[in-house]
Amino acid sequence: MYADIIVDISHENLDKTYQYAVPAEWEKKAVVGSLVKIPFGKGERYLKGYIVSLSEYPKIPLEKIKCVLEVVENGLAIESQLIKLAFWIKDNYGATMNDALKTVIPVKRKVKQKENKRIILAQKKETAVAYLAIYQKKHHTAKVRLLEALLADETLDFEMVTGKLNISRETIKTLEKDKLITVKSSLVYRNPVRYESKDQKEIILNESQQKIADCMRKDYLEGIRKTYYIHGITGSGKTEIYMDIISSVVEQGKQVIMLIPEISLTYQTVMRFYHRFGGRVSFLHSRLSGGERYDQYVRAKNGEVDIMIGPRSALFTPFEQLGLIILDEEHETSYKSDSPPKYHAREVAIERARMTGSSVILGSATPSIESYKKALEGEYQLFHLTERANDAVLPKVWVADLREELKNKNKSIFSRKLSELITDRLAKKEQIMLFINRRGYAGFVSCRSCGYVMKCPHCDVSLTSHNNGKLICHYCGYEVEMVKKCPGCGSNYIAAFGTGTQKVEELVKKAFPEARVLRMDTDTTSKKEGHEKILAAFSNQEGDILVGTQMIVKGHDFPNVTLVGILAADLSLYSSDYKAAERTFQLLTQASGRAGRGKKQGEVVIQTYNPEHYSVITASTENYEEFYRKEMLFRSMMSYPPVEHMVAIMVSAKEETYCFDGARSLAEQSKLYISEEQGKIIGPVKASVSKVKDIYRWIVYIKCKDYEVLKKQKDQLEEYMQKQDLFRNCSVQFDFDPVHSY
DNA sequence: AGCACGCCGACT
DNA sequence: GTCGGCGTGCTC
Repeated sequence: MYADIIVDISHENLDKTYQYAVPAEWEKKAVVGSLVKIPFGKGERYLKGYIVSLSEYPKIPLEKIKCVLEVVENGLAIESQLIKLAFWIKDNYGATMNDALKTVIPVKRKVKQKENKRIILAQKKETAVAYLAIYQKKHHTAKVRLLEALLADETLDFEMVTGKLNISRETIKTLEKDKLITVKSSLVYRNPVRYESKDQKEIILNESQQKIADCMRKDYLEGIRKTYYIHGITGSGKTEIYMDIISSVVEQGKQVIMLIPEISLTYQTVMRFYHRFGGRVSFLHSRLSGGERYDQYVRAKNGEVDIMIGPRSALFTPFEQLGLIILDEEHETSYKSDSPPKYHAREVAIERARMTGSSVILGSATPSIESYKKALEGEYQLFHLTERANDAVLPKVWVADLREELKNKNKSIFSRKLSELITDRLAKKEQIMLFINRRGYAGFVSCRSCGYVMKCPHCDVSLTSHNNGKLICHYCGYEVEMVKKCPGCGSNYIAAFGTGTQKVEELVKKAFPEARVLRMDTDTTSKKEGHEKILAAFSNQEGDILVGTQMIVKGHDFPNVTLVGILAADLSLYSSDYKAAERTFQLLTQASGRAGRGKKQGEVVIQTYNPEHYSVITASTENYEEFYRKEMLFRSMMSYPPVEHMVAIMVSAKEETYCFDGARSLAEQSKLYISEEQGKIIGPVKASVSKVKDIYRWIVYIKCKDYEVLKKQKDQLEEYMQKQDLFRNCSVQFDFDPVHSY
């Protein structure tokens, strides 16, 4: 037996695997993730390593392969645990082990050393000058260079010395041995959050919150580990329950990972946890630099923190004493990775919990259909919170039928009800949030005379018009000036249709000139801290109306917001994938949930062309159960997940013919393995966005009741692809139970 | 990271 | 010639 082993050295040159032979006596113990002792390099040098994969045959000439010396039994080593998890991910979602490893263990970054390692002159200047003379005489050029630099500046950056001065590590080492210099690595961690101590507010749970927390605590103390689901309506105070149970788990000497969608990791959230748990809590977010990120990793590994809060990637925090994983807003699609390995954080969390004997808590006001199904079937223990905390009441919801508005000659983007309420709130000095599911100024640009649509030359999508007079592709960033004449027929009837955030902002300013309007979308928040600034401004009452995309509906708490307007509820309904209704329901519910968080009751206006659609009706009364029933009916009728499982196989290539041929041969190959009773093979079909950045994409879908069959199918197809030359020209990605359409 | 190899100038 | 510093490249 042979094993691919990753050497336990934090250096990028060694960031790959080496194959070793496993002697028969160790074969039983050698599994993926095992810690092994191996000879490495020339001479008597022994290192620790981890088994990353096992195989029957050698990949390189036999004479080069050395033997594993020992398989060390060490169940606790965190690397071993994470490598096992990587293996599970690879196995479950179809990716290379390399990709899986990279998601699980952060890439060792140079940035770390840059900040840490410094070279300091260890002797008096006179001594150094004396040595310098000796070296000059001896023509030790490298030493001379270094000493001269050090005489000018007593401490130097390690990177600068090896790089700019071109001095090898060997030279530095000899000088260090001669006690002329010292190499110091400072252990100062960059802490991303400034700690402000404030009086800790005593948090008192209400009766229903307390009941849930007590139940979970009792289980935990009795050693029962399972997965819980807290389904609590918007504003019901799930976070307080999390905090309560976290403190119990931490008291037991265990560690906690709390996952949240990136977007809701705001200053508010951070401070809440900081005040409760102080320095024992740490945060990961996209704004952290590589070095900061690495520090967090090291701190966690050294047991300096007990609680890690962050997005999907925080799931791989190297806690040795993990006791609990929480996934807040479980329905969020950002929990599913969009690059390989396309894992779902919820499933990986449950697997990591199983491997480490931890519990999992999932929570949301709008559970994903697949999770709720599992909860109802008893796989997760289900709790409900049916009332808002702090005596807040659910908002009053109005559904405005846009077809009626049109009949009544109202061509503005505001229904009469919404305008009326906006005027009312502006008078009362209360705040308003307006939600539109599209950024930019308007939607597509097309010609009314010939129907020509402006498209991105590199992607198969229409360009979005922005009010700086540019047309932008939201897939690749391609930009072009707005055209005056139709490129198709030359007429002047070319114009933008549809409404985006920028246009809404403009129209609001026109209709309500006295209102102060803030806008928040990816265009305004891409700058550093842009996000926080806008939210802070709105929170400080520096604006009356906040216009934005999805990002404004996620978990923000503005007590003075008493009106929420959803301008076009249907936009998400029209997308062609099977999750459209679910997403619409979630969006509407979460958006409505922003209203009336404080003492005053809120109101919500949902504008739609489909007032009778079940996702609109159930969202308007926040009736999740009813929505679930209706949606499950649809899913079982169409054999969509979670009723059946589905894998999307995406074949992409520079040439469309390669792409199509590849997809077709995969579909045909699949038919050989999967019988008609077992599952359905759909396609190949062109992806709905059939070209992105000049790469064409075709899709094959396979639906099947049994997930294992799909996994096996993936393995078989991968084997098949290795043998076919055709697949050298295209790349193939598997996506199990996709959350987006292709 | 650590080690050996090969190059090159300097000293005997 | 030989010795030792210095840069480079490899490690299954």
